[in-house]
Amino acid sequence: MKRKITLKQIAKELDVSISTVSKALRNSIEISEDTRQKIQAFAKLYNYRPNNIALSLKNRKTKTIGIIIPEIVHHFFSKVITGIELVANKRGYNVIVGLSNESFDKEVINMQMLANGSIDGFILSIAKETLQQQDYHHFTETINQGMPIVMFDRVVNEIPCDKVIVDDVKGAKEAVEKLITNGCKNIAIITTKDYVSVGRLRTQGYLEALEDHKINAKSSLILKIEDKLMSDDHIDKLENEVEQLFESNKDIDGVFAVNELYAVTAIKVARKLGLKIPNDLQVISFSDGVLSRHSTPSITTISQHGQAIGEKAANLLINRLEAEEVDYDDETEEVYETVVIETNLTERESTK
Amino acid sequence: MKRKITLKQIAKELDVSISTVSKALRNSIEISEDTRQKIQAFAKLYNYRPNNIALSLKNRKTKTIGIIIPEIVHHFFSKVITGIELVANKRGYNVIVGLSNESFDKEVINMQMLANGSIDGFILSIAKETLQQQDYHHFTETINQGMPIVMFDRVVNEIPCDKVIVDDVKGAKEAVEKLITNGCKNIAIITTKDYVSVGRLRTQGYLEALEDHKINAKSSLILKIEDKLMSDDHIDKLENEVEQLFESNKDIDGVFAVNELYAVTAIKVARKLGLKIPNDLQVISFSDGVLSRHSTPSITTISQHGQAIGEKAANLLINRLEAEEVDYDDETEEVYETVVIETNLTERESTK
DNA sequence: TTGTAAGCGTTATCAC
DNA sequence: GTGATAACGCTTACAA
Repeated sequence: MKRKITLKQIAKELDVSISTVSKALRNSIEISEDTRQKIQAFAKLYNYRPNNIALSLKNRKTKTIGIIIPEIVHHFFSKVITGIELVANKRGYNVIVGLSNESFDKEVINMQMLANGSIDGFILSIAKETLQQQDYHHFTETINQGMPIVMFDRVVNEIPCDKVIVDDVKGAKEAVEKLITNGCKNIAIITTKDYVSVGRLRTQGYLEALEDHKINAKSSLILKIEDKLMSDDHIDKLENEVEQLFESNKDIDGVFAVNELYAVTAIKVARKLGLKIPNDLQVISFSDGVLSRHSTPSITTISQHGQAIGEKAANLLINRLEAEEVDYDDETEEVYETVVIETNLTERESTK
Repeated sequence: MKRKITLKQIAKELDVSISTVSKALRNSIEISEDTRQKIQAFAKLYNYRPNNIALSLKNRKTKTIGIIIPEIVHHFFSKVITGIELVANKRGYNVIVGLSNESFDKEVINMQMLANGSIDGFILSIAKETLQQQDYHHFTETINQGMPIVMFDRVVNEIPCDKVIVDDVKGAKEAVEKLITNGCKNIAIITTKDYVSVGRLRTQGYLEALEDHKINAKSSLILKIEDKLMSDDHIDKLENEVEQLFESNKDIDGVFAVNELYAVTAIKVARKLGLKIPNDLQVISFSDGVLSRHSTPSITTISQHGQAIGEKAANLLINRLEAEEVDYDDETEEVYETVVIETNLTERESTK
């Protein structure tokens, strides 16, 4: 078992100085053709690779990006990671992942672990608990320490950083308009509590669409789910709530769900109650994943393009990281970007 | 914007030496109560945290685990990551993720990027392309350099490392036996090409189950899919192949699918052909995710417990990492463990 | 009780 | 053309 070889060892073996080896390997013209060749050959033989950690310490940058997301077992988030990883790798960065599990404490701890030198910047989506408590000091702190953050999907305006979001209001509006156009008269929405920004905005889009078409919103048709994490218990609870919704509103003929799981649940419950889809009930969902595509009936969706979001976020972050190097942290007023990724409607079997 | 504070700065501010600061912060009894208090207060005020990179360099270990998986947009793999992250965090480790995208080259490059000091060990599942080419030099090399690897799910025996697998043969057998017990006479299998070990083993389990029940296996009932990555094109192709299978074997009354997607596809195609589930056709799938649980009909599965696999893999790796510290790399014959995680049958609507 | 110095692996500056 | 030295931030013998 040969341990990884270092400059020092090469230097000793070849009886030259460390700096000579370093220069030779970086092809410095300072070094004679001869020694260069010799050193490079030796290094190749022993499969020398510079130690990343040493480089990170020296350069005060790690070339790695920290990702903090609420959970990873979720198509949207894993798509985003795929996108981030794609451009990160292309641009020479690694990706280190922390999961907050929707918990404020875990989010804080994870960020602290990574912020102490392990990474150059964050890409993150905020935990529900954090959104609820509205305690964002850990974000402002890391930003104040000069570590840039890019937020995506679940963002909060007051934090000065780049953001990548989808136009939730517009997407929701489009979905509901589709239902209206398709003849739905009593459209329910299954959404999250308002402190989750995407839920709130999609609810807003729903309301706006109704208003635009002079339809009165009925509060009984608006079901706001309290969901922390989707455990089995929560799923049972979800089903009950949805069943309640249908039972007390027999005339529902359209459902707009803010995520796939809600949509699938709505369909399941509706079927149990004997409703035919899409004839008796049409369903559209905001979505990110396989569920809508592969379930039967497949579900018409407003798709979020998670991978595109990830790619954009990574590019924003890396651009900022590499820009910092140039302008010697002068006190120019930093200006942050909020990029909106377009959604689009994919029609499948759950609508007419 | 205050940059992260260092020992050096604290030392200067308080007019003591760096080592005094270091010791004071680590609560060394060498330092007088007085200065200790003073230094700790100051450090707290400025929110001092030791720089991870410097620690990694000093300690020659990073306390981070490298994960290399084929893809992340996949419930099984993201569950595994969840499991790894859970125990890694609990034991003070971080997790850095690289995706091979099923490509040999990306797997090699990703491992090289990480092996140069960024991590202490790997947890990985082998890319299909690598399995196909049977080129495992990158694994043996990193192991030879003293960096431990734990493989899971897609493993290869000749590599000396710990492994975490499910008992694919047994699980498959159980699935097929269930179908037989439920009265199926013509059971088809939808599996992968044989170079994917899990596919091969599950196929083997299928064959064994048939044999045990004195049923002759028919090659026309064995559909081996060539899948690299599930792009849209591949999915269309998959549907065609499955349709072919049903068309040319009208008497199929049971399907054992080695993964969810194949199962969902089988159901979709079967319905298109007018088959009722589970009356005309029963389906069981190896599985990892939401699809089987939330699709309609929900699918009876052999579940893989991805999270448990991840937890076990992380524990094996960290145990090995922390054991190494003790036995001063003496040449004791290393002995590696292969842990088998039990599967279990979850009955849902796709079987009687 | 406090400080000095070496070392982790690298690169950059400057001297020879 | 080559080498010594300092520095990145930290810990830890060893001195003082």
